[in-house]
Amino acid sequence: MLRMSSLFLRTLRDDPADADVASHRLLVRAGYVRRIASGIYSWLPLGYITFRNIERIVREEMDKAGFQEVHFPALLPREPYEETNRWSEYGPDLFRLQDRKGGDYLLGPTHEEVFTLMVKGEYSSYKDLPLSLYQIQTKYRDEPRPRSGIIRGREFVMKDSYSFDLTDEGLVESYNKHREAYIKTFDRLGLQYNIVSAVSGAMGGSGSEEFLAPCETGEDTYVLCEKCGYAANVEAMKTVQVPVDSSATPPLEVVDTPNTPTIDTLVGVLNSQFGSGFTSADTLKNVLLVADGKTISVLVPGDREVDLKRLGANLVGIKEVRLFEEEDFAKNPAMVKGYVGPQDAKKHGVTVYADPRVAPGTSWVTGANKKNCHALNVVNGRDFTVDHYVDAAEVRKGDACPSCASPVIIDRAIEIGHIFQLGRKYAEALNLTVLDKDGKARVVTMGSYGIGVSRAVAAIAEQTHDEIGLCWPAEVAPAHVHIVATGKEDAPFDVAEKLAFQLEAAGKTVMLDDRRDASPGVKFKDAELIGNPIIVVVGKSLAEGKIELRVRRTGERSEALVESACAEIVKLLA
RNA sequence: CGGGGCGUAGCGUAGUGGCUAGCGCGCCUGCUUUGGGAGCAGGAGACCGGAGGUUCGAAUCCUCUCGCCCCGACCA
Repeated sequence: MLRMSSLFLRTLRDDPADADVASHRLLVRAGYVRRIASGIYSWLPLGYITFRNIERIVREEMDKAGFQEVHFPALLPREPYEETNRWSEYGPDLFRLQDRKGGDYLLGPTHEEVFTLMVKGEYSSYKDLPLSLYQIQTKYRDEPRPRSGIIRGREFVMKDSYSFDLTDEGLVESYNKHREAYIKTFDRLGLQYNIVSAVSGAMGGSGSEEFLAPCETGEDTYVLCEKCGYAANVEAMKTVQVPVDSSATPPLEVVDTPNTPTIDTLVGVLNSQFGSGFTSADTLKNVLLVADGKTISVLVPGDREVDLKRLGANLVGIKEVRLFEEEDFAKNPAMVKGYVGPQDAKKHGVTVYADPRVAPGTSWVTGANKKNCHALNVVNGRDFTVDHYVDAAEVRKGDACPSCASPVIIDRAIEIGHIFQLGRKYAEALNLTVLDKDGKARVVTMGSYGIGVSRAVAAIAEQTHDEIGLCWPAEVAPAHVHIVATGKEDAPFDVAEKLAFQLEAAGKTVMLDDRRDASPGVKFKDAELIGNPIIVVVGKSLAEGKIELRVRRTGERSEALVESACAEIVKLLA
C-alpha cells in the first residue's frame, strides 16, 4: 500500500519551465520523474512503479511467446562492434569511454553483436534453431538533440529481442511470432497504435514494420489510408506509377525564358509568353546531388520538394547524399544552376533518378542546360532516360493510397516498437554458422525486435492524459485505486484504511491519501494529477454509511455503502 | 552543427547601473480551518550558472565560458 503520508512525493502546482510536451510536463508535475541532465531522467517512486508495471507486461508477453530472457552488460568492449564496423559507422551517437589502461569501451546503443556472439559461443547445430532471446536493458545514445522529455532521451530502457533461424521461411515465422507478441503487449498497455511498413534503413535487412502510437507530439510522420487501412512511414510510402502514351506530344522545343532560375519565376514567364494554364506541376524539378562523391540528379514534379530523408532511405547502396553547393556548380560548368534538364545527363555521366510520378511518357517543361532557356515538351523515354525510379518526392496529405488509390491522411506518432528481418548481415560479419543436415556450415538469419519501455511510459501518458492530469490504464497505473480520506475525525481515516486492506486482499493495488494536514482540495487535485483509474473519497457521506466512487477517465461519480464498496470497486475495475 | 530563447531559493517568477534582491507556490513554528490547490502571525532558505573585465558602485553593461529548452540538420 502506498501511503501518501510517507510517500516520497512532492507534486508541483506550476508547470516546469523546461517541459513542453504533455507527458513531460505531467510526469514532472505529478512527481514521477526528475531531469538530472539533458535527456537523462531519474525515476521517483510513482514513476518507477509505473515503469515496472510496463516492464512486467512486456516481459510476461515475451515469456508467453516462448522467448527467453538474458541480460547483457550495458558497458561493452569495442571489439565486437569493430568487427561489424559499427564502432566507426555509429559515429558520434555512440557513448565511448576508456578504462584506466586506455582500452576502448562503449555504452551499448543496441546489442546485435553481443547476442550474435553469445549464440555463436553456445550453439552450432541447426537442431538448436529456431531461437529467440530478449533482454530489457538500459541503452545509451548520445542524441544530437534529446527532446520531449522521456520520449527521446540519451539514456532509455528498451526491450530488444533477436531471433535466429536457419532459413528465410523460419525467419518470417519468428518475425510473425514477435509481431503477435507485440500486438498483445501494446493492447495490454492500453495504447492506440498503427502497424506501419517501414524501411529498415541503417540497420540493413528487408521486412520491417513499426508500431506507431498516434499523438500530436510524436516525431514520426506516417501515412494512413482510412479506407483500406494501408499505413506506412513516409519514407516507405510507395507511389504507384502510371505510364502515359506520349505519341501525340509535339517535339521538344527550346525557348527563351529570361530570369527564371526558380519554378515560380518560370511559371510566371510561361504563362505570360506561351499562353496560360501552366502550373508548377507542369515543370520538372531537377535536383542535383552528390551521392558518395558522384553527381546524381533526382527528378520530381515542380510542385513538390525532394524529401531528402525519404530519398536517402530508398537509395539502395548509397551511404551519403548531399545537395549540390555553389562549388559543385563551379566544378561542373555543364550544370547551369536554375536551368538544369535531364536531356544531356548521359553525356555528363550523371545518373538520373526519378520519382515514380515522373512516369514514362509524361511530358514536362524543364531546364535546357543553358542560362535563361527552358525546353518544352520534354518527354520521359523520348528526350531523356531515367536510370532508376526511386520514391523521393515529399509525401502529401491526399496522395493516392498505393493499395486502393483513396486519398491518404498524414499523422504524427511516437514509435513504440520496431520489428524487422535483419537477415544475415550480423551473422555473416561475426561468422555465426550452424551445421545443417548435410553437415555443411550455414550462416544463420536473424530478426531484430525492439520495444521502447521507458518511452512507453511517456507514450501512454501522451495518449491518455487530460487537462487536469495523468490518466493511466489500470494495469500500468501506480495503483488501481486511490483512496482519499477527508475530515478531521478518525472515522474516515479508519474506514479508508480498512477498505484499502479489503482491496488488497482482493488483489488490487492501493494508494491511500492518509495525510491529516492536507485540505480536501489538495488531495483531490493530487489524486487527479497522479491519475490512478479509480478515486474513492471517504468523507462527508460517511454519516450515511456511504463513500464516493469516481472514475478518473470519465469523471463519473457514484455512491456505495461502506460494506459493499470493495465489491463495487472491483466491479468498476473489471 | 545552424537559427531562436533562457539561466535569480526546491518549483514558478519580478527586478535593464544605486540602499538590506522582491513576490507566489512549497518548506518550518503556532493558532484557526477540513468537500476542490485554506486563513492569520512568525520563520528558514539565493555566493543572481561560472570566470574575467568596465565602474565609486554590477543580478543589471562588455568579453569569454558552462548548462538548459525550442525549431532545423541528424538519428530510430
